[in-house]
Amino acid sequence: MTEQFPIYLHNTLGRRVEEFQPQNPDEVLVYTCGPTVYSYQHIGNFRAFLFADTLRRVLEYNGYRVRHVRNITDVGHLTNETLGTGVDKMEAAARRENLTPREIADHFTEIFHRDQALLNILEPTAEPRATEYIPQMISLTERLIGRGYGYCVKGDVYYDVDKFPSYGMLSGNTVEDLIAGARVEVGEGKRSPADFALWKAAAPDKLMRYESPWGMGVPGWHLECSAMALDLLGETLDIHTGGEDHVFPHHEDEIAQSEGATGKRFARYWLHNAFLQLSGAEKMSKSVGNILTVGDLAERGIHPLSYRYFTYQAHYRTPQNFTWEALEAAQTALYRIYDQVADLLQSSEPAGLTESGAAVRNAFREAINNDLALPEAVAVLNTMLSNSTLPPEDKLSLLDDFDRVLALDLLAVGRGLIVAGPAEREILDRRAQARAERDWALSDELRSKLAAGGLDVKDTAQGQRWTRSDVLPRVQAPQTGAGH
RNA sequence: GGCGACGUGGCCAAGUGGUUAAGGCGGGGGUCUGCAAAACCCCUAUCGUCGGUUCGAUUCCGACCGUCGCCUCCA
Repeated sequence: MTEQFPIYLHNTLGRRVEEFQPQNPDEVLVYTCGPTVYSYQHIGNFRAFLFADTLRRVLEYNGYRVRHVRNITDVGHLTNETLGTGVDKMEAAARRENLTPREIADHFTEIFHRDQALLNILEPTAEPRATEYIPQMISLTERLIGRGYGYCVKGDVYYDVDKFPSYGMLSGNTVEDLIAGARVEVGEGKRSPADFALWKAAAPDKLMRYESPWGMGVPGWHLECSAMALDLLGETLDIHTGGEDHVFPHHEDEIAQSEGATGKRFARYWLHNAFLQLSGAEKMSKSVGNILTVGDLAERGIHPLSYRYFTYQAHYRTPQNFTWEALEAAQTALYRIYDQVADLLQSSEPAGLTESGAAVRNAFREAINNDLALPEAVAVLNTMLSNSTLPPEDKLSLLDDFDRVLALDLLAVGRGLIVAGPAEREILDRRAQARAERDWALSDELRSKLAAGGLDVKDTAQGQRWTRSDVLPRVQAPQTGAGH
C-alpha cells in the first residue's frame, strides 16, 4: 500500500497528458473555481464540482494529502450589458428579492452546501468568500501597478497585457488575434483593447462597493482567485481546476495577474472539464433559465448519487449529453449495484483480498490514475461484480475500496437496504417455516405482506434474501425528452 | 473573424494503427426457481462524409458537414 503509482493528468497548458508530480511529495495544492452565489447551482455546475471532488479523492486514494481551496464568489461582476446600469447579477437578485446582496449570497451558499453534501462532495479545506478578500485584492492590484503591470485610468485599473509576453499561453489566443476579434471592445482609456480590469470604479448607487486607493469601486473579474490562491496556497499551485469556459479569459488573466505579481509560475497543472449538454439545446445557463438543480432531480425521483454516477459514465474532458432517459438508466444501474451489495452483505463481510481481487484493484487504480478514466473504472466495477469466481469477501472489500473514489455510499446504502425490523423478522421466520413445509400459499401470502411493508423477499439456494424497496427514491414522472 | 472540443450500436458512452471495438441502460432468447425476484449466459455496431499517409485506420493527416464551448458574468 505504500507503493506509489504514477498518476497521469491532462494539462490544458500544453494540451497533453503528463505524469503528475507534486512540488511537495506529501501534500498537493489544489485550487478550484467555485460558484457564484446569486442563484442556484445547476447540475451542469455540479459536473465541474464533482470532477474536482473526484480529482481530490483520486489524489487521496493515492496517498496524498490535499489542500483544496474553492472560493465563493459573492461579489457580482459587471458585464457589458449591465455596465451602464451599474447593477450586477448579485445586485439584481438582491433588488428583485428586496434583500441585501449578503442575504442573497448566504441563501444560495446554503443551498449550494446542502446540494454538495447530497452529492457527497467533500468540503474544501478552505472556502474563502470574495467579499472577505477585498483588502488582499487591493494590495495585489497595488503590487501589479508597482511592478509595471497595472495602470490607473480615472478610477479604473487595467492590466497591461503587452507587459506579459506569454499572455495567451493557456488558451492559445494571441494578443493580436484578440484585438482583431470582433468582440473585443476598446475600453475607455485602455492602452490595448486586450487589457482587462483589475479594479473598476463604481457609482454611488451601487450596493456593493469598496474604498480603494483609486476611489470607490469593485474588484476586477478575475482578481479574487489570484488573491485567494496566493494567500491560502502560496505562489505556485500544483493543480488549478475549472470548467472549460474559464480557460479564457478567466484563467488566462489569473495567470497574468499572479505571475505578474510574483514572477513565479502560478499553477503547474490546469485541468478543465467539458460541459454537460442538453442534447442539441443550448447550454444550461442561469441567465437563459433552462437550468436543472439537484432539487429538480429529486422531485423527479432521482437520487443525487445517481447523478454523481451518471457523470462517471463520460470522461470529464468529453461533453456529456444529458437526457432523462440516460439519467434514469444511470439510476437503474446504480440501484442494481446497491442491490448486489445488499445481497453480498447478507452472506459475507468485507475481508482481505485474494490475489485475483488485488488484480481487480490494480485495474481500478490504473483507470483512475489515467487522467481520471472513470468510465473505465466503473466498467472494472461492473465486471468485478459479475465475476463468479471472485469471493464475495473480495467483492465487498473492493466495493469499499473503490468507494473512496466513487463516493456512492456503496456499503452504507447496501446495509440500509437489508434492515428488517423485529416484526418483519418474525414474518420472515414464519415464511421460512412455511417453505420448509412446502406451504406455498402461506409463503406467497407472507411475501406479499412483507412487500406491502417495503420489504422485497426472494428465495435463493442459501435461503431468503431481502432488500427494502422503501429507502431509495424511485423515478416518478413518465419519461419525456431532455430539459423541462 | 480568432481560439478550442466533440461526432462510435435504440439511448448514455469507453477505447485502440492490425487478434473478439469496454461498461451501463433498453430490446430479444435462455439457465435457475413451486411461483416470483435476483443473478448468470447468449444475441443486438465496422466507429459523421470524402480524400490522403500506411502492407493495414474507427484510431494519423487534410477537407467538408454537423454539434458544442470561449472570445461578455458563466462549470
